[in-house]
Amino acid sequence: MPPSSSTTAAAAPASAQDRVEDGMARFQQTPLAQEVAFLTARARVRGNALANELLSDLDLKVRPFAVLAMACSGTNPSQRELGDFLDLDPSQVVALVDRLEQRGLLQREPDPRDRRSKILTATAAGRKLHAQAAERTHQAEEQTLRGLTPTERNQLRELLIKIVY
Amino acid sequence: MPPSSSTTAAAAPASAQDRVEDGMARFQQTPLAQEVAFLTARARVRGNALANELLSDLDLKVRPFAVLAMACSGTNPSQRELGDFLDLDPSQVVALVDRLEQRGLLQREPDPRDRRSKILTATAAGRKLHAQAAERTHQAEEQTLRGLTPTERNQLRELLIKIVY
DNA sequence: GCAAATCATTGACTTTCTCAATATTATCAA
DNA sequence: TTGATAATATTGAGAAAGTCAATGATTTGC
Repeated sequence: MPPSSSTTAAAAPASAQDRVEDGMARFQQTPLAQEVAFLTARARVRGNALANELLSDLDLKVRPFAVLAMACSGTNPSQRELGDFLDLDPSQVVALVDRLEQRGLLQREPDPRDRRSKILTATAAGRKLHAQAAERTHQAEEQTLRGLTPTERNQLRELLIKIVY
Repeated sequence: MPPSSSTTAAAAPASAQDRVEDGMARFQQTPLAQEVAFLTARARVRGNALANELLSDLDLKVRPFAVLAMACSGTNPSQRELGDFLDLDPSQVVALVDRLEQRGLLQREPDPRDRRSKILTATAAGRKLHAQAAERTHQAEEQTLRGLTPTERNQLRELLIKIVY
């Protein structure tokens, strides 16, 4: 209903999806475009691109950032737990952890409970970089949610949590 | 803040993320896990996997399905428009369209307005397969949203539309 | 103690993504 | 009109991401 407008009142009819850059409005009414599967896929692509851009000067992308964030979370995840939670194949986890470990951002520590498993903890450098990176991802979050009120943002978060866990 | 609640007050401390299968609950309270960027990524992975599974007996995945759906939508998209809307590189579009065209599911037709561009339209076979596939994706949608009331489903859809367009 | 399962790791392989180059056609300004 | 610039689909190369099977070390359950 409320097209941001406030600018000059255009003669043309203005609908809700009028702030679209192109003439793609007609695709938005298609059944496909109404599926939340489609919408989440789109949100993820856009959000990822934006976050990667904001993280680029830290030499991080969102994947490694997520790994680092878990290592910084105080939850002391094992590699398998991290992979499960982040939907990553074990082999992807070792590659990601390898690189972050080489950069001195985290460590593999033996699990005293289970010597097969390795627990990830961030180094001081890792925590420091994570703090900076978290600012960037917060900016990205802010920007993708800029069209929503605080209440709506909480609603969206809660609804996503319900379908995802 | 406001957990949907309003339901019966359970004796045991039951939070929103209590129906989790594993012992990953501790990760869900981490800052990362509260970002909608993270939640949409997760939703997309899970939704994709489920939809691909349900589509497998039609020899379709969600990507080709999305292309077919657009060709069936009556909007007559050009390849570039389709790529823009689906966040696909032009080269990915030609590969996807090639395969669907070889299977006789859609056609490239010259755009009378612009002879550089090619407009995608579904064949009869394409529309038929799409109808079957749409049932499957609808099932997948139903299943991923099974924890939400109809009202909540609409809310989620509307909120996603706001952040995505 | 033994068989089966689990964890991290490696390697091979496929799929997806990203980019640059190109031929054809449109657009726009001089 | 002509000539420069941009846009469309296409090809191909290379990087990144995802999938899968096999293995050594260890744990679990019988």
